[in-house]
Amino acid sequence: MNSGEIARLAGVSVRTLRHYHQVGVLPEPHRRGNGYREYTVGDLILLLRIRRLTELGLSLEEIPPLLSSEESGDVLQRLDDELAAQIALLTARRETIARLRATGARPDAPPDFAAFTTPGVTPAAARQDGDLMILLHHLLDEDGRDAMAGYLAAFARPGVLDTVTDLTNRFAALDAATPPAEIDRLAADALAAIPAVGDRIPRLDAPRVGELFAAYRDLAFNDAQRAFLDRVADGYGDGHGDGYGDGYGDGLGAG
Amino acid sequence: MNSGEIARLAGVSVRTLRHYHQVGVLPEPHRRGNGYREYTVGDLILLLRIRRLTELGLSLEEIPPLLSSEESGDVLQRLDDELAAQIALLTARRETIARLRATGARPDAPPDFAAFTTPGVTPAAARQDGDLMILLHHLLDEDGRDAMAGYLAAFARPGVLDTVTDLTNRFAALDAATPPAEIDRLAADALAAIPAVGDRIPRLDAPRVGELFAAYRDLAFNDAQRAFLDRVADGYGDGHGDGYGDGYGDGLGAG
DNA sequence: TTGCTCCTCACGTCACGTGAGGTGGC
DNA sequence: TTGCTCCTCACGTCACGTGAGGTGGC
Repeated sequence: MNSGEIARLAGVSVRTLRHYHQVGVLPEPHRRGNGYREYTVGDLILLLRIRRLTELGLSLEEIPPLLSSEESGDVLQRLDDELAAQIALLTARRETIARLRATGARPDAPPDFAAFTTPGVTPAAARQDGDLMILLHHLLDEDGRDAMAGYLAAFARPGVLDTVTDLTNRFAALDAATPPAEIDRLAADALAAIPAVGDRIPRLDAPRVGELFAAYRDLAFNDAQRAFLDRVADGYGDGHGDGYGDGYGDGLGAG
Repeated sequence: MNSGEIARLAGVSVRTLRHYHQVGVLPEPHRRGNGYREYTVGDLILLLRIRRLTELGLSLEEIPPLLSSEESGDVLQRLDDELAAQIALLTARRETIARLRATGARPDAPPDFAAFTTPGVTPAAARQDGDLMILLHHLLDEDGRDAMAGYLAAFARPGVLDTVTDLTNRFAALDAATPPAEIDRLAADALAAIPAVGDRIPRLDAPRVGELFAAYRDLAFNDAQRAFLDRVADGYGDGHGDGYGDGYGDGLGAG
């Protein structure tokens, strides 16, 4: 058989044949006078064996010992374990995707925090909000995430959601043209609303959180918004914020 | 933040950062006087977003549009379909592996034909047998495989198995030193045993099967073995073999 | 003569890992 | 002065795909 014929019979490309020769899983066959390779049924069977093994998920490097020796050892056990692990990974991805699709959240959102979405919020505010959630989710540990998820879930309570949406949009609208009185009113309204969204606000005491939140505040918000955040942090007092009160305020203001 | 710090915070390597710069998913940050990169919280968030998307299974190429636009479109749906397909593939592999492990067959065996294994057969004969099964399985279509699987399953019947094992070992032992009388006896015994292993022997009329079997016969068997196969093919008559009777004989002789 | 097959390089893929070789910062 | 960090190339990975450029075979 020529290259083309054995390739067709085995259902592989000629390039695949060449590759198998190069890496040594399939020996180079005899050449005819014109340089053409001349394959035998033995080569075809060997090729089919190699294909069966690659289709099980084995690498070409793992194959030669399996072709020659009588004992396959624990290869199948090992392969099965690997496959189980891969399937578990892919299944976890599907679960994440299912949760994202159920909440309609953006694809890069942490689904743990996505139960809470405010449909009435401006796109820009929603984006900042989502960004902060991603940062927070990554920095927190299990406990911190659970606490935060519970806190955000409280926002979704009927009645509360409208208030939060309103506060968020008013926050997003703050800029240099905003009269100081509106900042005061917004701060007062925000502080008044806080008891409604949950009795206990989670402590975000993971390392770096406060510092990074402060940096985000300086990066993403304007003077009016920062003034509001300071006002809210002050209104809170030290009992909660504990050193990163302003970073904390960010989460509130944008969330 | 320096490269090392943002990398540590995000849980990626510095090389990964560089790669993201190269392909353009993550913009190059400002450089300090000494050439060091200076990252911001904004970069960290962007990096975390990219990571979340890659961990969902998206390629780096697919990511930029998702980072900028409001609409994620049907990306999640598409991803989910891909993941489902991958999981189906891996699950099929696991099933193949489970069947192989259940029968104790070699890892490159077609499990369809692996229900039949003759434990008492010499390693060399078992290897030839397995090789032929691989070739056959690949060349046959669904119907052919089913017929062959049923035929082989008949070998596993109590009492029959011992006979087949005995015939196979006697076939494997044939060589130049074998007295012609033993070839005659073996052929007679084989023909006598055939009705016991199944009332209908499957027709292997897939294209190329006869030809390739004949080639295998010439390649893998010695003169005495070929003489036996001819004898069996003749004994069969034309009703079954139909042009590739000798190739057929191979399957029998080695199986 | 034309179309098909075969041949040998050799670069491209994808998301980085891994040195090599050199220079600031504490 | 020493160790740590940062920098820029640049090759390697894995299983081939895909031309490029040239030569036999019917």
